[in-house]
Amino acid sequence: MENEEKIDNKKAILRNALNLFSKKQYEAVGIQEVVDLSGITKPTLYYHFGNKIGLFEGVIREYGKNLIERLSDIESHNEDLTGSLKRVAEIYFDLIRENSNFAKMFLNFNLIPEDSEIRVIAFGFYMEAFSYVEDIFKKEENKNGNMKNRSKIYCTTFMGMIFTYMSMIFNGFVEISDKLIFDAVRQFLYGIYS
Amino acid sequence: MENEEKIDNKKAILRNALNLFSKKQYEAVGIQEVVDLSGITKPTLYYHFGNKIGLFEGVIREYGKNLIERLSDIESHNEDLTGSLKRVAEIYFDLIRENSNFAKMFLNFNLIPEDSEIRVIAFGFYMEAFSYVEDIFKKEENKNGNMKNRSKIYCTTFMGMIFTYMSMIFNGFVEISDKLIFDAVRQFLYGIYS
DNA sequence: CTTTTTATATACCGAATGGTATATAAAATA
DNA sequence: TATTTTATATACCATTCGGTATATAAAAAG
Repeated sequence: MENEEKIDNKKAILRNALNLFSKKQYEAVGIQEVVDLSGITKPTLYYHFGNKIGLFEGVIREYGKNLIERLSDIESHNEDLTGSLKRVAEIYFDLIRENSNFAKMFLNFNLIPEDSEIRVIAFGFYMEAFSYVEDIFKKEENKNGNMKNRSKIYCTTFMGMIFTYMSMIFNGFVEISDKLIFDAVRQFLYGIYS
Repeated sequence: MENEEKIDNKKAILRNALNLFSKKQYEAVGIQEVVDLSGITKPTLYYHFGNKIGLFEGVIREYGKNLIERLSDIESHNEDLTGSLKRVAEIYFDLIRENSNFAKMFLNFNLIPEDSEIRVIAFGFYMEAFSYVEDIFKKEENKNGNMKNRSKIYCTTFMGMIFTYMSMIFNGFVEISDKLIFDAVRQFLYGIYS
């Protein structure tokens, strides 16, 4: 049981930190808050994570694994552009269902101020997730001449649209559904193919 | 000259506060930083703005006026949907050119955490700006049957796309041009009319 | 059984935080 | 000219910040 307790402490810290990081900006989250919620003391947190940035890094590692795995898996399915983009939309909408706190946190990553301590880590993770979607467009470049060198801008536009839909879901404007995914991808593809 | 100096102090505080608020999150900006940059002391700032929230409010009032005025002016031109939306895009892209710091700050407003002190103020301003665009879609509802009750979702999608383009501009992915405005609006309208 | 490693708490650190009591000097008002 | 208002600074407040030196207790390794 002692072993369980130790693991639980670390997991509890990660869970409460995610909860706070999803509700406030990084700088507004106090270490004391995290340890109070977790029922431990500061040295325990610093033992496990070193410093505040390490805690943030730990949260991303713990809860971001799944997203990266799913995104990196799209390529192997070898679907067409429409199919792959639908899968991307599905993965992000699933993320809201399965871990809405991490989804909220992630949604903030592309707007983290340039001189924030966590900019490199957060933006790094964001760009990694971004890169798998960019790969989808790059693959299409080879097939479709008039998309040449527009992977980045198409990818950003598409992800921007997905993030807009995610915001709408969080604000209660729409509900997640297969139709929503279909609409999102269709709306985007009409825009670029016309 | 003394009178000028007094006015300058207040203006200097606003300018430096905007600069910091555009580069960091609200909680990460220290009052001391603002006063140091402005070459004054804390009581002077507190004399003019009361508290930190008051300073934030002052910045929005000072630099947000222009945006609201322009947006509220669209209605009076009585253009069609395409024309009005182009004007919205134009206003936001102009904002980047004329006051990129405020544009950056504004871009963060829709993602401000729920329990942030400034949530009400920032979100209030955001929704005011939002409402003028929503009005454009509401007017269209009366003319176009299949848009019924979709003003909010269309407006959010359109603004999400505009914000995505703004992010791209800040990230150096694209440059502002008339073509960009045209593309943005066209891409959106293809999506909803098809 | 002893030693080392792991995981925890008590009690503290200096620095920075937002904010203010008080004094003062200049300007506007009477 | 005397008084009030406006705008400023010095010097301080309690609190919180991220982080740590030290002690300790349990578990693992030798």
